This record gives sequence, C-alpha cells and structure tokens, in this order.
Amino acid sequence: MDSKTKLRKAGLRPTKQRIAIADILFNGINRHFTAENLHNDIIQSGKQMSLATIYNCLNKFKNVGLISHLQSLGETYVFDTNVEHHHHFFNEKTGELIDFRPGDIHVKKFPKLPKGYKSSGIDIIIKLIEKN
Amino acid sequence: MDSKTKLRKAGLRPTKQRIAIADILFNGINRHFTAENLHNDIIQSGKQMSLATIYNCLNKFKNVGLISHLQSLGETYVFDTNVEHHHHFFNEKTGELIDFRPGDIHVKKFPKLPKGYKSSGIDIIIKLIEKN
DNA sequence: AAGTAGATTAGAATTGTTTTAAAGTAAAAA
DNA sequence: TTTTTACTTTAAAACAATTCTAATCTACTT
Ligand SMILES: [Mn+2]
Ligand SMILES: [Mn+2]
Ligand SMILES: [Zn+2]
Ligand SMILES: [Zn+2]
Repeated sequence: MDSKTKLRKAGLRPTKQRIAIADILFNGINRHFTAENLHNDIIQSGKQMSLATIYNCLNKFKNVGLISHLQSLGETYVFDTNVEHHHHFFNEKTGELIDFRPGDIHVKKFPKLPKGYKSSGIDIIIKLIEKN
Repeated sequence: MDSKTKLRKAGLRPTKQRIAIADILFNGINRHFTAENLHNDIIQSGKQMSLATIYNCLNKFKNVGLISHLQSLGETYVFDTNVEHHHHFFNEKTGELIDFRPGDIHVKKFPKLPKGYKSSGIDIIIKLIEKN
C-alpha cells in the first residue's frame, strides 16, 4: 500500500510532508528514532521540512496508531533513594512509582540475546490502573 | 548515622546544603523524586537553595552511590514504528534498541500488586553489553 | 590564621518540545 | 471548475529541564 493510501486510511490528509515521512518510516523495516533523527534523514535526502512539522506529523501518526513511542517515566529525570537493584510499579494515573524486589518476580523463559552480547541487567516496569 | 557522617563516609564535604538534602532524603523511607520536587520541599521548609545546587548535589550523590536514578531510554522522546506490544534490548554502549516479542520471555512468578490495582501492562528492558 | 581546593549561586546557555499566528494547501461545496 | 472551508506547514517565540559560567563563598589542610 502506498503512503498516500495508508495516510487516507488512517484518517490523515496526505500532505507532501506526511507522505515523505511515511515513505521513510513504513518501508517494512521497523525502527526506533527521534524527531531529530528523522529530520536529519529528510534534510540529508535533499528535502526541506521544519522540525515543528516533524513533531506535528509524528504526534498525529502516534494518535492514529501508525507509530508508537517508548514508555518513558515522564519527561524528567527521576532519582531514587533505593540504590539496590529493584523494579517498579508505575501508576498510570498518578505517575507514582512503587518499588518491588527482584525476588518478587521470576523470569523463566529468556529471549535469545543478540550474538556477541550478554545481559548486563533487566528493568521491569509493571503499569497499574485502578481495579473496576 | 547523621547526615554529616554519612556524607563524610561517602567522601563528600558536608556542606550546609548537602546536609539539608540528606536530611530530607535519608530519613529511612525510600522515595522517587525529581530535582524540582526536592527543590520545592526545601523552599517549602523555609530554606533557600538554588536549583543548580540541587542538581549539583543530586549528581554528586548519584556518583558516590548514595542515590540512583531511574533507567530511562536516554533524554529524548523515542518513537517506534512497531506498534505491537513488545519489549526491548538496550545496547548500553550505543543506545541502540532492538525489539523482542512478548512471547520470547515468560514471567512465572508475579509480584503482589498494590491493593485495588490491576496490571495494565508490563515493559521489560534487557540491557546488553559486549561479551568478553 | 592563611591558603587552597572544592561548593554554591544567579544568571546565561543549551537542548528538546510545543505554541503562535500567518500563509499555504487539500478536500468539500457550490 | 471555482469558491470556500478546514486543516497543515512554517518560522519564530515560548517553554521546560538541565548544565555551564564565572564570581563568591566555605570546608578542610597546613
Ligand atoms: Mn537525536
Ligand atoms: Mn517535577
Ligand atoms: Zn525505586
Ligand atoms: Zn521497539
């Protein structure tokens, strides 16, 4: 499916800029990227586009489910007085974080690691919403 | 152990500001907080301290292991063309992210959730370093 | 007590993201 | 097809989080 069709189906107007972005993003290979990354790619390809447009488009794409964004713990740097290795519950409504001990969770099956690498740690976030 | 001693043991000069911060942070109850949170607490308590000092102190505290900070995926907003639920390998050296499917990991024992809450999802990050 | 390395501070700088408001464009209406 | 309308792009400004600068201050050493 071409980018124009894809955008229309998602309920977005296929503007020149959105098509250019979709052409880069939806070539079949998944990728992780920042607004700046994408902007560089576009500029490099000889096109011109304002960074604000990149943000506008990516936020639209995200809202209609064409892309996602990685769960980060909010926009700011969060410190923790707990210096032991531990994991977190994350209250989605309030943003509150609660610790739990690594011993309270047990990972049985482990994914195959990329060749030449070993695990240096694992971070688990369990998101919470109110029951009922 | 009082804050002054604690700071000395950690190899930090016990300045007025660091003692005030340590008094708040190391009262026995673990907490998650931002620089701004802490700054507000300090101002609220009638003391004066520059936000730059808060950052300086927290970064020092972190360097000597008195506090930690939550693993976030770098400082910028990371988008993902993969809109399915999935987890990530995180290359600690390069910052590169690689997807793995939820089916490739299996969590056997689950921590007890806070009363009145249910899980709305889980995010797992496996950190990677080069072997050898 | 004096000297020195290290710490604090206000304010400037930097970075990442959003907002503003004017000009441009795609879709709908006529 | 023209006109109209709503939506989009853009440069520039605003905003938010964090770090840097350089002057002043303070804790430790001698
Ligand atoms: Mn970037
Ligand atoms: Mn805050
Ligand atoms: Zn914690
Ligand atoms: Zn991913």
